[in-house]
Amino acid sequence: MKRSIPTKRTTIYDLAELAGTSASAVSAVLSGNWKKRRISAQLAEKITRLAEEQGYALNMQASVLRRERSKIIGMIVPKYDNRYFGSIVEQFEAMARERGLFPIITCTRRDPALEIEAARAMLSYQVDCLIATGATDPDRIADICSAAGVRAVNLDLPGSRVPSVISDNFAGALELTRRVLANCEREFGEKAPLLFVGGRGTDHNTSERVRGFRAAHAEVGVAVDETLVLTCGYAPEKAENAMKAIAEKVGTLPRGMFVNSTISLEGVMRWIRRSGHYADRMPHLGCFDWDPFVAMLGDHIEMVRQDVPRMLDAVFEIIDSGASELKVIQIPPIVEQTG
Amino acid sequence: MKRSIPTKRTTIYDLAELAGTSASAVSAVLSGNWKKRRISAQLAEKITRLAEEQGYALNMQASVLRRERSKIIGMIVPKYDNRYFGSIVEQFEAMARERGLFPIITCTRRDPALEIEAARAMLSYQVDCLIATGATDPDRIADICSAAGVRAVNLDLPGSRVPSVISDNFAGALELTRRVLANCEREFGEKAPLLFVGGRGTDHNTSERVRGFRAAHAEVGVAVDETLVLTCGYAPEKAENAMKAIAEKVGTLPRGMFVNSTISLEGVMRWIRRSGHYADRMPHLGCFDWDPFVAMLGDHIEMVRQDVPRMLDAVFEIIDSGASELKVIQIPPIVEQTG
DNA sequence: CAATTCTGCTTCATCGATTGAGCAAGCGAG
DNA sequence: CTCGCTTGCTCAATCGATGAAGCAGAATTG
Repeated sequence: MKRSIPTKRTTIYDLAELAGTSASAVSAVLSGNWKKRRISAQLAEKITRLAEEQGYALNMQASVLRRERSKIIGMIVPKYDNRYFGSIVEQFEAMARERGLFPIITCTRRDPALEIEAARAMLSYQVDCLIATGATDPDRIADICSAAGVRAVNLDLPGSRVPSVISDNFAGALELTRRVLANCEREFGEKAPLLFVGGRGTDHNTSERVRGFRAAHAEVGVAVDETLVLTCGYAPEKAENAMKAIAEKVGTLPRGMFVNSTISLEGVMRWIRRSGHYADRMPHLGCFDWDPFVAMLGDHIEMVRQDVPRMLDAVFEIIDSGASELKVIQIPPIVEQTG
Repeated sequence: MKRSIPTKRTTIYDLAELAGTSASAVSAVLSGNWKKRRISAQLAEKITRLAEEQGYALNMQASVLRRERSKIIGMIVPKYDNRYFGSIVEQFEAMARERGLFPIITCTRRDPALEIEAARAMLSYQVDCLIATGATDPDRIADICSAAGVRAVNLDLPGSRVPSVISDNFAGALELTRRVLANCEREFGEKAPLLFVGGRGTDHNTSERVRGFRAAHAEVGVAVDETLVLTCGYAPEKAENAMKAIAEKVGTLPRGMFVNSTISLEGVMRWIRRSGHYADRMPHLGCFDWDPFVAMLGDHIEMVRQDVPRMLDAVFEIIDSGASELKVIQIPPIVEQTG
């Protein structure tokens, strides 16, 4: 039976009338604290049954309006196009639900203006807490939250106003670079500086990874070639263009490189195939981030996988404990087995 | 200046007091229909300025409670671990925002119970419309929505209660199978039935793809080997186990196969590498779904990419037009160039 | 048997925004 | 000068759920 006029939703008043009781009794029963409110088990059962029969669903807007806390938790995330952010979002949702929180997520496409707009929208929806993942300006978001009295946590990229949970980018990049350098030396018998490509020079993660990159070079006594550090942005096209430009500039490229995220790797690989530059022999690659198909691309690629479960455990520990000491928690990433 | 007591949020009443006017004037100004409500430009400007200064943010819970429509649009999605669903979600968010709608998304991890729970939760938050993407039981969701007077649309997997937008799975699978058959014949000089692996035998997409698979075999006069149709589920582990089992059972596997989604391909590739079964020569693969790194895995893989932009255009056309004729819109997928 | 406590409810204000109805002042027409 | 219209607002009800306060009647106590 279809109605063109949208079926009016059942409210606690409807149920109250049907049960011959008051709305507040219905509310008490359905919100589970009928013992506290001294409602008889008999009436409780009757109301519960009626609610079931009538297909009653709580109006959260009304409920949240009245309550002190909304139990809504927000997250902003840059993209959904890679395994890293995908697993962050999936895990976040699961953990939020476990805690009886309602997760809302917004993808900002790495657009700073959209980030701010999204944060404001979430505050309008009365989130109790906001996780800013990979935000370009985490402090701006933290300020907006603070003005509204809402807790915030940074994930992936750190800020200076609220606690942050990030990967240990330095350690991960150090180890990754070591491996690529070793692979190159093993195969080509020479110690030579690697190429670094991808990421934004201004973001904390990229600069820490560059630091790890430098440290690994220093360990083996190789000087980093500064013209080969290409922090051109994350997008595949940007990485592709950067490769093209550097190849034109320097003629011969190193036999090993550090790629800052799978998404940049996409562009790098595309360039390699299109240009035919490494047609004789594939270079040794190190990719900061993991993807199952990248792992199958060959034994010339090393990967570092960020430890998403541990990162989100840390995030929720901060949230659950209500802690707000200004600290940056660094989670060691996992160096993947090759092959 | 940090306060332990959360800063009380500014309301229209606060602004009214500051402006020496009434809350209703403030509401009229801030909701943009002050002309209709005959508020002077002068007062409007004053209120706007004050709102700015005080960092006023609308309380959506209150606003939605009062309004007829919430302008919230929900989507449930099975997973975030592949490009297909990732781009669906990203595009959905962007298109929703373009229309002044607030998107909320929930990932159900292919769990039927969670699907229902998620749908109910969204209704509690008063969504105006719900998109059920890849739902195991779309009709159940449609019924729940219908009871609440909420519009629903199916995406990716069709249902029988509300309009659906899906890929033309038959055509896509037909073309994909043709190509794999042709590739096999070219390389091995023989016409032989392919293996089909991945997906659920009960879902519409998988059965349509199997139908396309059969049709392509029929075209070249090859009989499908029924023991080689393995609709074992989507998860990588399931595909991996299915491969293992069939290899043990039949000894030698076909030199070509149809893999139903990148996520199943992950398991298939893993098995191929671990078992060493195709160590001499990689089989020709056809993958229903696209991934940039899969495309780089070699020239032995053909892919079909579902046309997400067109699919979402169709979804929003249904939503925008308010149409609710019971139809299934099939969008042709894109056969990717190999190499 | 009166006083007190306990049980099982109901009443009502409240959360913040929206909106139909209404009111007072100003202004022009007759 | 008065009637009627316009302008520019205010009032108050409303959305649905919540919970403090309160109120009968039953049960217990001294």
